[in-house]
Parts: sequence; structure tokens; C-alpha cells
Amino acid sequence: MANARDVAKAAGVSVSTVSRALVAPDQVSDATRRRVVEAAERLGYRPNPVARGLRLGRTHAVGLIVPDLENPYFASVTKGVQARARAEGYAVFVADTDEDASVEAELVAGLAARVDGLILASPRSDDATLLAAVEGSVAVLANRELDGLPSIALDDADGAAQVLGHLRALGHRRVAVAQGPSSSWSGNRRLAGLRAAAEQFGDVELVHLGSFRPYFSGGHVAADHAAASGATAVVAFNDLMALGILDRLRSRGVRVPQDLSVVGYDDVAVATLVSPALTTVHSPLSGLGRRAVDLLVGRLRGATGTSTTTHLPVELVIRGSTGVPAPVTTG
Amino acid sequence: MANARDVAKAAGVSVSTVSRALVAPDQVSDATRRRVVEAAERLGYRPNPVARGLRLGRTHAVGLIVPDLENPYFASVTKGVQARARAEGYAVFVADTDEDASVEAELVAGLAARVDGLILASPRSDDATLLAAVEGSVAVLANRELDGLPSIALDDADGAAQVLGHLRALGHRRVAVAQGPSSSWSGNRRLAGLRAAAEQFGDVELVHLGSFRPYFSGGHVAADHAAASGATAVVAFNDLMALGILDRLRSRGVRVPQDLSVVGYDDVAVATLVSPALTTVHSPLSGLGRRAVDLLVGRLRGATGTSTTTHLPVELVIRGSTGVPAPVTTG
DNA sequence: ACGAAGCGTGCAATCGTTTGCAGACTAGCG
DNA sequence: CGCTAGTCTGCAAACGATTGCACGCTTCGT
Repeated sequence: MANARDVAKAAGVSVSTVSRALVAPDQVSDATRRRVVEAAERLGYRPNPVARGLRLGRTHAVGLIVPDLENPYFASVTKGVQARARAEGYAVFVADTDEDASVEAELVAGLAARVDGLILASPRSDDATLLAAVEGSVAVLANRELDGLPSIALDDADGAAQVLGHLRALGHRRVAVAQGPSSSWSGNRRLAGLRAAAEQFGDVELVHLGSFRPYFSGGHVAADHAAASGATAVVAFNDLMALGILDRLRSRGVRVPQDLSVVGYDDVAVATLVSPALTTVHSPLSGLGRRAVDLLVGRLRGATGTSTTTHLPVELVIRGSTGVPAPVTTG
Repeated sequence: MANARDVAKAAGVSVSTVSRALVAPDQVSDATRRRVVEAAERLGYRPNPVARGLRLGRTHAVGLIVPDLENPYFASVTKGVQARARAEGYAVFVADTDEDASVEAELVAGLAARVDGLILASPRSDDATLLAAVEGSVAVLANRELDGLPSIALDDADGAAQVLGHLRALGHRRVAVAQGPSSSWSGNRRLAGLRAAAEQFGDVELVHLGSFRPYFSGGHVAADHAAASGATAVVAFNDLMALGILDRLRSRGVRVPQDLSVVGYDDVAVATLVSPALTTVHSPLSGLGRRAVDLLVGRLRGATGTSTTTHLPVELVIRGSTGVPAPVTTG
């Protein structure tokens, strides 16, 4: 409400002195500074961030663009971004694309002039579109790798390898894979990780069930494919899909894990709320958000390292949905 | 990147004309307007929202303050707010208080000058603090009622009444209630609704188990109390708590709904992901967010109706977790 | 005692836009 | 042909802060 002029008047100084007393205290005399600070406090003065943003060209705000706020994956990322950004003195604009790649560029353009930098979480646009959209802005990616933009990602391939190692150790030799959208960058990384691990083991066969929607409903569909595949375990693209698989299997009377082991990915909170609890790959999602802010803020402060990707480690957590496969009973 | 001066130069006109050509097209001649629009398009000009915000005193941004973004309840509200705000041309600042009432006022103060209006979702602060914090800003409340501020809420009392009516119709006569934090405004409204309905029926007894944390973990604790209460049904403060109750009952071998019926509240997405699926009160959460934006934008456009509360209807959805109580077997 | 150095303060420009005001030019009417 | 009305455009102020520059005063050294 009160602006610098009000404070200046109250303290009997000029507006410039008010500004300096607050941002460069050593440039004003002790007596003056005290008068100004006292007046500012008494009037509840806060420098207007919009005016400051215009003058300085820095708004102290960042933008976050996510595909779906209701998806617990992005809810966690958003939480992490918000927390760290606030700690660093930045306000956060958040925009939800509703999984529609075509609105991403528009959102970037709309936010660009309002923020100092942008965080794009799992953007759905293709590489060229994305690069063109962020042209002229400072941007970092979360959960996506792209030449020319710095990014934070999870070590998806390693997580997938851990999953396959776990299943193999339990005795599984035929493992079904329920993929998500083929456009999903992290999905492809996970698949590559599974393949690499399978190849390395040599004695585990992967059965590709196809692509399914990365939600509960997609899991319902995938479950029947998995049951028909002859595999003793199924690896889902993410936890939501795995939960759908569990649900469908239960209603069909397929026992988990005796008849079929099920593995998810992400370790969203819901994974522990079902029975059997879901074996999954714990992913530090809010950490991903926090690190994205760190990376962005580093850029804004002038760090100009190479635009590389940092991979955060993930960890398999074993719960009730995986177990030793039942011995094959011959008909 | 390009500003009005660049466009002016390119079109051979003054900056004022550029502005007018875009915001008040009927004030410039056809020929000039075409030249300006063409130049603006060619240069990819977008009026700088920060500068415009400074000049007009309206930033075309709104702020949303929620207790916890990871809570699916608020994730849905946030999604609704974001969607409607964007449709109305507003960008959204989002801030998460981590359930800490004491940071609410600070967040409001920090955002106040950046936004045209604020939406406070389920604020935890007490009435006086809240009113003082929003002094001087345009603010609306979601899921909280407070004299002097307009708000959108859900018809909690009616939802609770529907719950009790359902249980009574099934034959339940002794119903346990697991409350959430006593500071929860909506929790108290729900409790009041249950009490009113019980009183009206006359033949249903409510057993108060106490207050529990409104999460999965709180449900674990509440479950044992419920089992010991002699009630044939338990009503939880929200879905997360109800899921915790289900989980704990299952591990204790208590059958749902034969031995004990369980009812949640909110109908978050997870409620259908468990078995038995949760009977709960479907609450239009993203609708709540959208309506909050409508209310706020109405205020910003000058509507000055009385600061009243609108209640959105809720609807009981019956799933597998409630049923007819088993006949009492005498020892 | 005079000059230089240095500290503290204010003036004014600036960021990019919008908008009141006034000037210039056209057109229309008598 | 002259006056008026009206249309279009530009100038300049304004929003609220930050900051380069210059000025005035004190202080110190010689």
C-alpha cells in the first residue's frame, strides 16, 4: 500500500535515499538509515515487486509448466519447486498443459516476460518445437534431456535395471513390459534400461505388451495382456498403471505375487496404500523439483556451465507385489 | 523480446499509436492499424505484462495459497483454479504453506503487490489473523467461511447428512466418527452435519473416537479405536484417513463391510483404487477452484455483492466399503 | 587558510506501457 | 471560401522503483 514516496516524506528524505537505505545500507549515513527504516516499518512499506521488476529486468519469479497437476508425480515435483523457489526468494507461476503438447509453446510465450526463468517438467513437445519455444528465455528441463538445455532427470535406466535384477533374483525369467505413451522420454529410457539389463543377463526374456495410457485405466487393459502373456512378472510404466493392473488382476482372481508379480515406477504416495503394497522405484520427485530450481537459479546468477543433464539416483523399494514365482504346474 | 518502440519504428509510427492499434483499434485509421499489426506480428511483439501491470495497477495475475500441494484434495483445487484462471487471461502464482498457519500471512503479504487478487484455499489461520492479512487486497476463500470475505465452499453438512442417511438405511444404529484436526473448518461442518442428522433421526448413536491426523497414518490409529467402539460403521474425516482405516482393518482381519462399514469424504481419485472401493462423498474439487476464480474475477471487474458464501452441492457415492451390518451374534 | 578528497544526498533518467491532451489535417457545411 | 467539427496521431506524464551523476558539505593535509 505505502510506496517509497510515502516513506520518503515520512522520513524527510528523497525517494532515492529510501531506496538506498534499504538495498545499499552502506551508502547512507547511520542516522538517515535509521530514520528511513523506522518510517518504512511504521508504514509497512514493501518495495513493489512489479516496479522493481520493470526497472531491473528481473522479476524474481519463475515459471513452472507441468502436464497435469492432479498427477501425483507432478504434484510432488511442483511441491519441491515451490518450496525451494520460495527459499531462494522467488515466487512461482504454475501452468498446467493438460497433457496437451500444443499449448506448451503458448504458455512459455505467455510467461516469458513475467519470469526470470522457466522450468519445464516432462514437456511433451518435440525437441525442435521446444527449443524454438524457449528461445530467448532462460529455461531448464526436468525429466527430459535435450541438447542445448540444462536439465535434471532421474536415472531411469538404472531404476529399470534394478527392477529387472530384482525380478531375476526372485527367479523370474519371462517378464512382461507395459509401456506408456511412446512419446514419453522417460518411458523410453526405462525401456532401454530394461533391455540393456536383459541383454546383459542373457537369461531373462522381455515380453512387450504394447503401449497403454499411463493411468489406472491403462493398467486395467494392460493386466489382461499380462495375464495372457505367459510372463510371471509385469513391469508397468508407472505406479498408476501398476495399481490398475493390481486392481484388474484381483477382480480376475489372479493372485499377486504368487501368480504374477507387479512392479510400478515412481513410488508415488498411493503405492503404499494398496494391498499388496507396490514394489516400485522410489524417485525423489520433490527433490527433482528442488534441484531444477537450483539449476535455474544458478543460471540466473550467471553460471554458464555446459548445458548438461544431471541424473538423480533412484532406488528400488521392495514391497508385497513381487515375490518368487509359483512353480509351473503342468496341466 | 521486441518492445513497442521497435514496432513503432518498424511501422513508422509513434509508440502511442502502437499501443492504441492493439488495445483500442477503433481509435486508429485502418491503414495505420494494419501496418502496426503487421509489424507487431513480424517482430513477434507481445506487450510486456510487467510494464503494463505497473502502469495499470493490474497485473492480470492471481495468487493461490494452499496448505499442501501433494494432498490430492488441493491438487485438484489447484488444477481447477489454474484452468479457469488461464481461460480468463490470468496467470497463477501458487504458494504452499506446508500446513503451517503462521506462514499464510507472510505469503499473502509477499504476493499482494504481484497479483490482482488472492484465493485462499482452506486457510489454517484464525479469523482475525486472516482478516488482518488480506486487509487491502482482494481475496476470496475456498472451503472456509468468514464474515467479511466472499467464499466458495462445499455443502459439507449436507454431505455428512447423506452419509448418515445411507448408513441408517443399511441398518446401522451405532456409528463411529473419526475427526480430523479440530481446527479444520470443514471438519467441524461435517461433524455438525452428522450430529444434526443423528438428532433428526433419533435412533442413530454417534460415537466420537477423537481427532486424528487427516492422512493415511491417522487412519491406522483411528481404525483400532473404531474396532473397539462397538460401532458397525465408521465415518472418517477424509478419504486418506478412510484408506488408512481400511488398510489397518485388513491387516487385523476385520472384514469390510461385513464387520465394519467405512465411509470417506472428498472422493479423491485414490478412493476408487482400493478394494473394497471407498464409499465417500464426491466433492467437486476442481469445480471449487474454478468457482473461486469466477468469484474473484467478478470482484475484480467490480461486482460488489455482499460477501457471502456459496455452497456447492456434494453427492454421496456408494461403493464397496459400506454394507448391511452383520447380525449380532451373542457370545 | 586553501585545495583536494570523500562521503552523503538529491536530481533526473530509465524500464515498457497506457492515456489525457493538444495539434494537424480533412471534410463538410453554409 | 471560411469556419467548425471530427478524426487521427504524437507528445509527455504517469506507474514505482533503481542508479549514474553531480553537487554540497565536512574533513584533512599541507
